[in-house]
Amino acid sequence: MEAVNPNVPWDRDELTVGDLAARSGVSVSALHFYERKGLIASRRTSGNQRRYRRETLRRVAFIRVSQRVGIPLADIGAALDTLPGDRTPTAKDWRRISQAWHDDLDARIEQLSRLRDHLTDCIGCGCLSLRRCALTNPHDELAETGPGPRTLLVDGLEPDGA
Amino acid sequence: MEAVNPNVPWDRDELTVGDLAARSGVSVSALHFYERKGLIASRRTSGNQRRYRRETLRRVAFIRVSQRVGIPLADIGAALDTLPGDRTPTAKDWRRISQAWHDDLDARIEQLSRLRDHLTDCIGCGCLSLRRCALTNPHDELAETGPGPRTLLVDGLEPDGA
DNA sequence: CTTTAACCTGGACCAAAGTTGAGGTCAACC
DNA sequence: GGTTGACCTCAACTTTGGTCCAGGTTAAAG
Repeated sequence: MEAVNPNVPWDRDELTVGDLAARSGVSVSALHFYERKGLIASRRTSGNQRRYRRETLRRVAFIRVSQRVGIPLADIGAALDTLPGDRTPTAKDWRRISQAWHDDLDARIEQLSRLRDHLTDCIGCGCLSLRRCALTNPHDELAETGPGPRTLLVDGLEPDGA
Repeated sequence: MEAVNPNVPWDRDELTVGDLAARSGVSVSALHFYERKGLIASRRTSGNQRRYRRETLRRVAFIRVSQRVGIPLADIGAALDTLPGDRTPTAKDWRRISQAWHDDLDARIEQLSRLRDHLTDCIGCGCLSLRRCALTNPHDELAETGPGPRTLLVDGLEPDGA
């Protein structure tokens, strides 16, 4: 009862990339991609094939849930980096790092609610007087990253231009 | 008092691309981009320069607010296409097309709230038992577009795998 | 009439989050 | 021991929302 699967010499609690893909619902190419980005790690067999610890399944699940929440991969990776490297993460570890997402979600829900509530005032009324408009005030950091627009809505619009 | 600015022969309620950029807070390159995408339109002078109707200011403001809400440009364009082409859109027109964003925001706020409330159950507890997890159920359409992952979180994860 | 600022086009480039394909190897089954 | 399916790497391509640059033209002011 203590023997692992006798078909394989190396420790068989490991998963191939195909196994991990099947069990996590993430494509093989995405797993390769996550590995290149340092979000997951693997051992290599003598034949250069990847073998993942079962623990990786939980990491991948965390990645997907985090993406669902709207967190970019880079941030997810940073969070994963705070997990202990010397031991298998515990429930407490996962609770800690997911707490940040909870707070993030709170903030974004609040932001969207504000936006929704002012939408009627601003576009809804047809005036779009952005100088006075609540939507004008950049309360958020949504569009700060990347090569996007440098300015959000700034003033300069007429009280009733156009 | 009825004369327009005598310096210019053509109707001077028009804006140059620089005017529009300054007044909307959107860069010239972005305005060119919007025009290529059909979100805004311009007349050309004899010297091939763009001239925008003042009404365009309101369109651009609508575009920016919509992006703030999180709507992709293609959808914004589709909404703008429903505006009347034969007359200047009225307050009622703007109210109508912004109503869709309001509903969209409602839906997304609801979705994020669900996600937040289940986050603690799922990651927070450390189990990540995605087969039973509320996060597993694809209630949304967030990740349906583009060359992204074909599958969200699907079942196949162990009750307590890894 | 000249100068200068603003305009024009086209193409290259950025990031994110992967996918797709070519060309080649590995492993497991019969 | 051969076939088949899974695996490997590397590079190119995708989408969205733009920016930046080169090389050339226009418009307005002096």
